[in-house]
Parts: sequence; C-alpha cells; structure tokens
Amino acid sequence: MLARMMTVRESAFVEEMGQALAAYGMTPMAGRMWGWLLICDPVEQTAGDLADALQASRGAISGTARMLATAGMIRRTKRGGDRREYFSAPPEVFDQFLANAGRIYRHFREVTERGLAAMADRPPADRARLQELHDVFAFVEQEVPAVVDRFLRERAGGAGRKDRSA
Amino acid sequence: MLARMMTVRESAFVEEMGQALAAYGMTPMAGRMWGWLLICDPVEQTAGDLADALQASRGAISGTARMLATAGMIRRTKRGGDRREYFSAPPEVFDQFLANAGRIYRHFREVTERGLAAMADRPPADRARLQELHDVFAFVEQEVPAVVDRFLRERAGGAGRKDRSA
DNA sequence: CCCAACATTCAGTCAATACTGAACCTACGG
DNA sequence: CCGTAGGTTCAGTATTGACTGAATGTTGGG
Repeated sequence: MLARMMTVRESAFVEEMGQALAAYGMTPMAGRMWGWLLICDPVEQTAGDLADALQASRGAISGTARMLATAGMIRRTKRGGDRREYFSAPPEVFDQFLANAGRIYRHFREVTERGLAAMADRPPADRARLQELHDVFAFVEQEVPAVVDRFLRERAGGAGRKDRSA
Repeated sequence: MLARMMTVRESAFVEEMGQALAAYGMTPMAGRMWGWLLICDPVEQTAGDLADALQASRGAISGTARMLATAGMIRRTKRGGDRREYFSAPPEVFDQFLANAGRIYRHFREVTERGLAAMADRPPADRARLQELHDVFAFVEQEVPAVVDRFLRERAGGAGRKDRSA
C-alpha cells in the first residue's frame, strides 16, 4: 500500500482499457484491473493494492479478479507465510488468452448448430444461409490453434525473422 | 405481414442469438434480428415484417437495422416502385463479417500503443509485458486476412478439399 | 484456542442502456 | 399540392447489471 498514484496518462490508459473490454462483454472494472496490472510496479499486486490504485471496493476486486483469472488473463499466486494473494499479468498468460479466443467462435458455432436443428424440417435451400455461417465459425475455431502456434514460433525465432511469405 | 409465427425452437434460437451477441457488445435486439434473418422465409423482410416477428417497436427495428448494416452483418435493399426497404442476411455478408474481426484486434493494438506511450519514461523491463501483449494483437490483426483467404479458398475448392498441411 | 488479517459473498443502490411510442421527416401517388 | 405509407429520431421508461460495503468465511500467528 501507499504506492505512488497513477499518472494522468496511466490513468487514461487504464480507463481506456476498461472501456475497451466493456465493449466486448466484460465489465469496465475488469478492463481497468487488467490495464493496471499491465503497467504497474511492482508487477505483483495484492487485492489491497488494487483496491487502492483503482479506487474500488474489496468486493469489486474479488469478483473481478476471479473473472479475469477464469478468462486466463491474469495469474493469482500465493506465498507461504503470507496470507495475501498476488495478482499479475505476466507475458505467459497472453498465449492462453489468445487461445481462448477460439471459445468465442465455438460458442457461436454451437448456437448455429442448435438453429440448424430447429430448421430440420425445412428445405435445404432455406437452411443454406445458416449452414454457411456455421461453416465460417467452425473454420475459424479450427484455425485458432494454428495461428497461436505461428505466433509462438515467430516469437521464438527472434524478432528479426518475419517469414511472411504469402 | 401476417407471416406465420415462429415455432418454439425457432424462437429459442432467435433468443439465444440475442443473448450471444449481447454478450459481445451488441444489443439483444441486434442478435434477435440477425437470428431471425438467418432462418426466416422469405429471405427478405421488411421493417414491418421484422417488427411483427420480433414483437418490437418500429424505432427499435430502425436503430438495430442500422447497427447490423454498419457492422456488415445484414444487407438492406430497395426496389423501384416500392417504398419499403428489405433486409436480409445472405451468405455473402459473412465473409465481410469475418474480416471485421480484425478491427477488434486493431482496436486493442492501438490501446496498447497508447499505453506504451504513457510508459515512455519507464525502464524497458517494465514495458516488456505490455509490449508483448501489443505484439500478440498486432500479429493476429495481420493474420486475419490470411485466415479469411484460406476459408474462401477452401470453400471455393469444394467441401472435400482440406489442404491443412502444417 | 482466540485474535487479527485477508478474502469472499450478497443484498441493496445507483448508473447505464435497451426499448417504446409518438412526433417528425421523406417520397411517391393521385 | 395534399394524402398516405414507410422510415427515422428522440425523450421517457423500464430493465439490466456493475459496484458498494457490511456481514460472513478462512487462514496463519500468538
């Protein structure tokens, strides 16, 4: 506690990340917390640190931390001889976060499958639109791991190597 | 007007699509309208048809139709000698919808860039996390067109052709 | 065993926002 | 030039859901 306050620009970033994540189904607080954990010092922050930095209640911190951890966007760690829990957003979690993008497409694929089932007795021509959309989602869902893999390989191969042959 | 009502299963699909899109930043009505346009008969529906089918006000239909059209998820067409406007969700729009996914990643990349600018005077080690996240977004953003292209080629090449060499 | 510190839960409050519906605008038809 | 049908806008309403904070677990120290 008693860490330095955010600068104006840091606060702007934290707030913008809050709005950005809120625009895609998470809460503003989730975005703020993630944003702060991406730029804070030290890297690991206790619930008290976060409540202080984000001017939020303990309850909000608790619930939001769970949401972010479930989504694979932050990590929670405990230390022996310390009751507190430490939150952080280390680079490793980004890969997991990226892979999770596939879950979205899977969700939509499943919805379209239920829709197609509801149209079971309609002529194939009527079902074509939804079938096509289903195929789009299924394709992307299947493609995500490959993209993740390519990213990891590019990073491992060094920043200089681009390997962007068409 | 006076088209048949939705079956229970159709209604369930429409409602589920409403919730699904609502979970990702659009309104429930947008999801319902999209869902209905994916399964309705005839394919093209007037604003009056939609208001009737979805039990929604004309105002809601108007605003929602604009939102979906802007997002490239539906098409609006007009015919000579008919003042009405027709809405539809033909297969062609899905490609555009898929390509739009790149916009999301671009948005996040830009946010992270502003964050990095806000950390300009911090040591490189502190900036590493956010820089890494930025690289993830930038990579995916750049990768989206290739994925779209691959989908189009697979579809054009026939359902049997898979071409999934690593 | 009790205390203190930290974390979680959840009912209540408040702000954000999706939707309604009436007024307004526009364009074609007579 | 008026009438009508379709489309849009926007102020108001209702609903949702994010956040608060006090009560309730839980874990380690004395």
